[in-house]
Amino acid sequence: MKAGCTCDNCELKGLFYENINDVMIESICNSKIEQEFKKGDVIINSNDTITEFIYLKEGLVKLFKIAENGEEQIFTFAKPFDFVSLLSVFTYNRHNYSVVAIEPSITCSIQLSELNSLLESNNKFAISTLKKLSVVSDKIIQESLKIKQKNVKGRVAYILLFFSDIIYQSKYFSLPISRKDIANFVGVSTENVIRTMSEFRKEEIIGIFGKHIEIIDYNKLKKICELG
Amino acid sequence: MKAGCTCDNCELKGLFYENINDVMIESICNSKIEQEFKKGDVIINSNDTITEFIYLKEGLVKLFKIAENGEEQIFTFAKPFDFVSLLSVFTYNRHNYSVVAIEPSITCSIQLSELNSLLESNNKFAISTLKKLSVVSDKIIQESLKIKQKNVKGRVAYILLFFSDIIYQSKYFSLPISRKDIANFVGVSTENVIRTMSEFRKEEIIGIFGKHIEIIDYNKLKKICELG
DNA sequence: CGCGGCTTTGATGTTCATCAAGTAAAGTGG
DNA sequence: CCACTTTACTTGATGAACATCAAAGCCGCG
Repeated sequence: MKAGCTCDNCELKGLFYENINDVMIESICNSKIEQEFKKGDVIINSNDTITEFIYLKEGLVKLFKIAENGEEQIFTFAKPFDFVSLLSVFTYNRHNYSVVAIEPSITCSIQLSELNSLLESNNKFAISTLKKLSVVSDKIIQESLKIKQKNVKGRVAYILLFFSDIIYQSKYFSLPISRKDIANFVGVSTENVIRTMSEFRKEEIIGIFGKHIEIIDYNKLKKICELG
Repeated sequence: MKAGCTCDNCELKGLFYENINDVMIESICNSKIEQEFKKGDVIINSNDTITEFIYLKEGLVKLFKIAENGEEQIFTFAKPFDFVSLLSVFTYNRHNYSVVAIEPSITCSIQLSELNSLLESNNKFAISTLKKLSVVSDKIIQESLKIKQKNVKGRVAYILLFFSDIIYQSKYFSLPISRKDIANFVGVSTENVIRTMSEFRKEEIIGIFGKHIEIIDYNKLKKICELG
């Protein structure tokens, strides 16, 4: 193990690097750049020139495009070890969406040239990247279809369960995004997100303490999500 | 040029095969299977084991998933030279969506094993596949966001313009799908798709003759699509 | 030729966005 | 650190957009 190189401890090694040999890992390790972001910081700006390949080491981010009317359109969230720039690095030479931290985050990035030489010299790596991209895309499409078929209650229940089950794995958590962001993501007006959450509170399905949410009746919420 | 091998005339060569040398092309050429499908025929059944890589040589197909309630959810259409199985070949070993011909179609497919050996032996091919997948996924996500922000009129206008501009490149065309399919794709009730189309007819924006559609006032339809 | 699915129109009611108005919270500059 | 501004949150009232229900004609297919 080389001094100063923390890649050996990095969980990513097992995921992304499974097809890369030690020499390559060391090369990446020496050239990689870690960067910290505060909540709200912009990590990627849509239309920026792509110069590096970025993955999320810690934190939580939202990915969104800007509609013609200038409004954000969140299409997914990414958690640690998701490849934040995966969906755009292989398209053109500019990012086609923005990424903003919604929790304190740390990214790790390697130069695009390095990624390309990796891809060109290591087919297994290219294939595993192909698989990863495929799974990520499918998840986004699948999720958007799921949400599309639900009514407002179902959608709000869905996002609450998303944060509880997938992101925080806890029935008590702090919402990392505003009601407006939720509304935007699930395709509902802000007021109706709030109203629906208030209803859930009155029916003692959830507890609301500002940004802090407690899921009281998990099964009921799940049922609303599935039937809605 | 080998007798019986039609790949030399295939436009795909320039797209998909740009990074494959002649020896490989001949190998593919000899093992490829062309298949014809009538309108309505199932090309891929969701959950089927993936055994081959399929692209569309001629025709038009719809790609959809099945919701929990058993309803189709169309998420995109594919035209010639789109890679119909692209979104699922690299995920698991089963297709995660269905593909049905909505016009007489011809597919060309190569064995999955052949695709894999191509990917493993030719990095440039792998990288260009990566790019293709990336663009396809982005297009689907982008389109779903676009539709999501529109009202019923805008959505119906959108799908009409989609067929006119992108698929048929003609102001007069025959709708390849039912009103129900349109409704399903743009996320609106069937009745409201019909009603909206009738309105467009009354306002002399379009002409309706059963499945045959004529776009009379293109600019107005475009405006409805953009503003809606 | 008759059945089932597709299409069409009308009537009805519900869901949901929008408007309005007020409170709370969070950021900003002196 | 406080006044100030802005942004987020909340609730109620209203109406419009849209889904749903119903009924009838149409088309294609076995």
